Formats: sequence, structure tokens, C-alpha cells
Amino acid sequence: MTFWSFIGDGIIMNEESIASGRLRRRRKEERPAELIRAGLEEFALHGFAGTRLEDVARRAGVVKGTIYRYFADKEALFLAAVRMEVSPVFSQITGFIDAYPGTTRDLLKLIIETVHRQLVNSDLRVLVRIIIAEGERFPVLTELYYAETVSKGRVLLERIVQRGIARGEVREGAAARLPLVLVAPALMAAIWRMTFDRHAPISSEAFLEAHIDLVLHGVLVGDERETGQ
Amino acid sequence: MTFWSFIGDGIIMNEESIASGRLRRRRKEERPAELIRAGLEEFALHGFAGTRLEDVARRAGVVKGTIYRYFADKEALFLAAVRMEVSPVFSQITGFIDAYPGTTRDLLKLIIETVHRQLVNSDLRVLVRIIIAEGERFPVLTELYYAETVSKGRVLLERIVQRGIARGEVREGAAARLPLVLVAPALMAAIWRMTFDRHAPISSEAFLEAHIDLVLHGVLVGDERETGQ
DNA sequence: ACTGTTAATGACTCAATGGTCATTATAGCA
DNA sequence: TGCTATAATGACCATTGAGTCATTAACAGT
Repeated sequence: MTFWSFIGDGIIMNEESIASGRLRRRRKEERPAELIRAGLEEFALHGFAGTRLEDVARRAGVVKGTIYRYFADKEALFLAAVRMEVSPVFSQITGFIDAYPGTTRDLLKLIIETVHRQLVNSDLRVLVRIIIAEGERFPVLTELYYAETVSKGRVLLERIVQRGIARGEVREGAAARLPLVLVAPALMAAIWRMTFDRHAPISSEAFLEAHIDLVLHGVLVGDERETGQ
Repeated sequence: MTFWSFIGDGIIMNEESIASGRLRRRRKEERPAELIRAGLEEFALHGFAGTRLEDVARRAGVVKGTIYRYFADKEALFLAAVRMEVSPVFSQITGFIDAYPGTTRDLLKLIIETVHRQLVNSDLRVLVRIIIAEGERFPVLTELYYAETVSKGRVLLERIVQRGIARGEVREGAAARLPLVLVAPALMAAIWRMTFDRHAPISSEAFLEAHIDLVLHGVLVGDERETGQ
């Protein structure tokens, strides 16, 4: 095995252990995170049922049995994987909104750009696939993801819109009443990259620009609307 | 089995065979469609790998072996199921756009309402889940869906936007250059219903209104923008 | 160095399920 | 009313893969 470690895609194995040539390494601390990482990648690729624990193990550079030292069963690993990737992105930002000095126009641009960077062009993208694919089977999962990420995002958007209305920059209307739709194009971009991009590629920039253009003109009042590009 | 047919959710069985009390019925014509339907539902619920052919069979009111008279294997049934649901919705509509007598405002409203009716509140929704979930594993599938549905939708939206620009009703800009984003909120609505609606319900109407509001103000020129509600 | 603890292994079990096939019942026809 | 072709059955096989566990070996403390 030590020999084949170099080959085989995606195998995690620190240089240390390769250099030392030792077959077994006790890595009590790092192992769980590595297994979770490997699990997330496999789950994203094949879904829960389609993922083989042996593949996860190989990807993490261990043997299947090792997984069971750290996780009770397949489901536990799955939930842990999702839970790890659900990082508390929105925690501190929310408060920062009210103190933001610039216009709502700049604020919206900033937020949309951030969402594209965080959601469309990162590992979070595959998590979106997992949530959609396995949501029905694991309600715990959608609940967790909603509580940890989506609901915070909603609050964030709500703040921005309310602040904008108070400053007379955002037009009241149906869209302002459901600020969630303001990030819909980013969701679409994330999904597109995972599905149709192979057959009909659309650049991230095109999506981002269209998104910003649509939203700024969609919710700002007349004077604030100029795209400026 | 004839007795239990009444119980058990989702079992397809025509009244005829129940009334007659016969256990076996030869139904050469209807069987494939029923199996496909049952398969689609199971696949949407559990994914490709997670679906048991025995469950599909039971849902269709037959026995597992019967499936293999009509389909070579699990994958064949899966592809057939997706292929059936991919209906040529946009075929005739596209030409009709140019001849549309009303304003772009009305046309956009009409289209958005249609998309919500067809995509969010119909069986097509589960297809969206399947495409997203299994797209990576079955490129044939995304290609088919893109060619049959998405690309036609894109053409349709393109026409509307071009017509609007020509009539001086649609503002040129990044959004007009990627009309796809104009239906992003509908995609979000469809996904929402399948994932978070259980934890945080949002009415179809709220999504629809926000969608219309955002898009009309997002791409129409000043004078055409009034929501009028 | 010696030793106890336990991380890691890999061979194993067993249940689940995709797929096969000989047998049986049904519908259409002579 | 039989006869034939074949749709449908259900028992069966083979494989896969989750989960177990006795054994092995790496590390920490002495």
C-alpha cells in the first residue's frame, strides 16, 4: 500500500508518512477531519446510498475499519461531513450591516459578490447538491443547514433591505418582502456549474454581472439605479 | 396480494383488476408507462443508488422480475423515466412570441407565471431534483435535459428580451445579456419547496409575486415598470 | 529499552438487492 | 372450447458493501 499511495487520485497522505515509509501512522487528531473531508467529496459525487465507505477510507489513506473508530456508522459520518462544511459564515456580518457607511447599492454589490465567491466558487457548492439530493431522506440535514446558514442569510438580506427602505434607497414591493429572491441567480449559477456547464458553459463573471444588474435595477429606487459600467 | 392492494401507499392498480380479483393481469401496453412513473417517483425520493427495484415494482403493482421484461436493467429504467418526463414544452411557443400583441410587461408576467405553474407546481419539480442529484453520474441525462428543455427555454427568453429591446421596453444591460437569470427565482422556489418548505414554508404566491416584481423592475425601462398592484 | 494503551488493520459475517430463469396463468385466436 | 404465445411470477443466485472483531503495531510514559 505504501507504494501505491502515490498513485490513485485524491488520496490524502502527508509527506511525512510517505517519506518515512511507514505503513501505519497513528493520527488520532487529524484522522476525523480527513475522513470527513474524504466523505464529503465522495458523498457529493455519488450521493449517500451510492458512496462506498471503502472508497472514503481509501481517499483518506486508511482502511474501512478505521472509519468505525471515529464514527458509529455511515450516517454518522455523513451528518458529520455536512455539519463540518456548514460554517458559520454569517455570524458576525449581520450586525455589521447597520453600521455600513456606504449606499445600499454598494452594499448589495458587495453582498452579491460575496455570495458568488462563497457559494458558487467554493466547496459549499457541492453541499448545495447534497442538501437538494438527500434533503428528503435526512430532514435533520435540511433543518441544520437552514438554521445554520439559510436563516442567517435571510436575516442578513432582510437587514439590508430594511436599511435601504429606511434610507429611501430601496423600493417597497413584493421583492422587498421576500429578499430571498435577491440571491436566486447565485443559486442558479451554482447549480449550473454542477450540471449544464459541461454542455453550455457560462462564465462566473457573466452570471455575477447579470445578477448584480438584475437586482440593483430590481429593488433600488430610480436615482440609485445606475449601473455605472 | 390482491387483498393488500388497497393498503400500501402509492400502489398503482386499476379498479378493473381489483374488481375482477385476479392476481395476474397481462397489460402489455400500460405496464411500461406505469413502471416508468413508479420509477420516477422512487428515484426522485431516494436517488438512483438508493432506489430498490422491488419498491418500484410494488408501487407499480407488479413483482420485481416483471421490470426486466420491459427494461434491460436499473439504469435503463432510470433513463427511460427521466426521458419520459422531459416533455417538449417549449416547442411551439417560441414562434408565438414574435407575434404576441401585448407589451413585454404582460409577456414577461405570462411567462413567469407559466414557469411557476410548470416547474414549481408540477411533477417537473422532482425531475429538477434528479438532474441536480444524478447529473454528475449520468452526463447523458443533463445533456438530454439541456437539449430538450433548458436550451429551448433560453431561446424563448432570448426572444422575449430581444423583442423587448426592439420595442424600446427592455433596458439593455448585463441581465438582458443573460436572460437565464430572469427565471432564477422560479428555480429557487422549486428547490425551496423540496427542501426547506417543511421548516420555513413560503407560499407559492409570495415567490411568484416577488419574482415578477424583481424581474419587471429589473429589466424593463422606466415607463413600463409600474407593478400595478 | 520495556511496557501498556489503543489506533489501525484486514479478514470476516451477513443482510440487502440487482439480476436470472424455470414455471404458471392469461389473453387472443382458431 | 381448446391451443399457443408470452406476460407475469417467485424462488433462486451472485455480488456488493455495511459493519464486526481478533490481531498487530505505533506511540507515550516509565
